[in-house]
Amino acid sequence: MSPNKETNRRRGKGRKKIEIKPIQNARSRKVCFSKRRQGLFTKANELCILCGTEVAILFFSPAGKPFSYGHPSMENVVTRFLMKDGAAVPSREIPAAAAEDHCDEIKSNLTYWMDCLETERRRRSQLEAALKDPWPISKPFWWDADPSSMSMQELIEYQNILLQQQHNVAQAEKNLCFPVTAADLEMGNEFLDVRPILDCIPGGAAEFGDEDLISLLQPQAPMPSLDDYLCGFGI
Amino acid sequence: MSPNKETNRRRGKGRKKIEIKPIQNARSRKVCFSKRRQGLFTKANELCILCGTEVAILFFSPAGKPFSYGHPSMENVVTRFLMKDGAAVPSREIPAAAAEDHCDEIKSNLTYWMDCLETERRRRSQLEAALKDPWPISKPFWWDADPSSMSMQELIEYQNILLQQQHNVAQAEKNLCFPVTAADLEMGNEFLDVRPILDCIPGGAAEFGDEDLISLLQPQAPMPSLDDYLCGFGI
DNA sequence: AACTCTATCTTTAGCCA
DNA sequence: CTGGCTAAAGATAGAGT
Repeated sequence: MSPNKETNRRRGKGRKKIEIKPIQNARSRKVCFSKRRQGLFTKANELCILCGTEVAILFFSPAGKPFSYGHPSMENVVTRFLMKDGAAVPSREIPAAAAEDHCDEIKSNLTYWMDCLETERRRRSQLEAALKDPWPISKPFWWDADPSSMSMQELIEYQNILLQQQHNVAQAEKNLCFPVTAADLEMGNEFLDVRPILDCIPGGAAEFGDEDLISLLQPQAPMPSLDDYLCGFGI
Repeated sequence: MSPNKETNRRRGKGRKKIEIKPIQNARSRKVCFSKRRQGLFTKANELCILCGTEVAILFFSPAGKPFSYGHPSMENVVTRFLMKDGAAVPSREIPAAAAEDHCDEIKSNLTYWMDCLETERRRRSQLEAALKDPWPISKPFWWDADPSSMSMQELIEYQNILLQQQHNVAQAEKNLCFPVTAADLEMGNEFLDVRPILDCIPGGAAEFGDEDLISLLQPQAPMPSLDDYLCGFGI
């Protein structure tokens, strides 16, 4: 009840400083673990790439689930590390069970990479959807470009694109059943009367009640003034 | 000597963004390694304390020097990792060569997943670049939408968007130093004379030779005809 | 459990001693 | 290599989806 829109506007209050001490709240602890696990992997990965370091990280979640990261492989690093003690390992002495476990260990090394992959795939499909969106009105658009900060070449290209765009707009409008007319503009109409448009639609307005029409008559975006509309075209 | 107080006041220019790629400069790499090693340990320690996680980190510096962090102890974590049935594995029996053979298949799986990841990442950056392109003139755009197949509500919204778009075009053009004039259009000019634009730019055309100008005069996109240009506006 | 959003808090690149 | 400094980049707490 009473869905407050203001509440929806200002949600988080920003990061707070925390003491480094055991988190008591179970839910908070899990969320923190999730975020920091990701952060730790990321840091390790960056260290690998930046400095050509061989890194292995192993840990268990509070719930006992194993996680690992290894570059070039966890096993490589661990082995190299343990060999340093001089305890070279005769392979014959490895019990079959241990070898199987080892396989499991390497499998768990997959967790990091498969996490990454899953994230990438999710993001990719989002991006693809965004690109296919026929009305990407919410996306940053080229008209947001700031001509005053353009190089000369960009300025010229921008002029050309503007003309092309105006052309496209004109074409699109010509395709409408009921295009905006000069009369509409001169009347300063702030919204279009949809009834003539309704007539263009198979089935007509039969299925729309008055309330529907009223709500549909509200423009979704602020309309430009007639002045603004004509002023820029140099006509 | 020459103790410059200004120099002393503003020494660094702040952190700069870097690409995550191998650092070529040896000194920079070492410094980076030092700092990030510390950071990685700190993060691991915080994770331990905050979430009660058992963590082990092993790695080698680019120079081959080994580093490790372990809580409650490195060996504890590694051992726990290497055993599944609860049987403690003495460190000298850590699987090495033999286990490697048994796990080749799994490893190649890892390679497969990492390949997938790389592919996804490449595709993602392409998509992101496409989305960020300020002038995505080559992308499928909302004006490609087909009004004849729209619902009534979509049609109305589309009309509004068209008007908004025309408004945006006009605004953008007004901001240009040298907007397209009606004279340009009536002359059927296929490209703009950039020299007046050049005059608007600080420094003027001094740095551009004739050849530069000629190449700049070529429009990047086909221009609409005057008819097309005026026809759709209902004016 | 993962993702979003925002306001912080934290890390660290580049310089220097 | 360690440590200081500054300011920007990056990580993330807290709350909502």
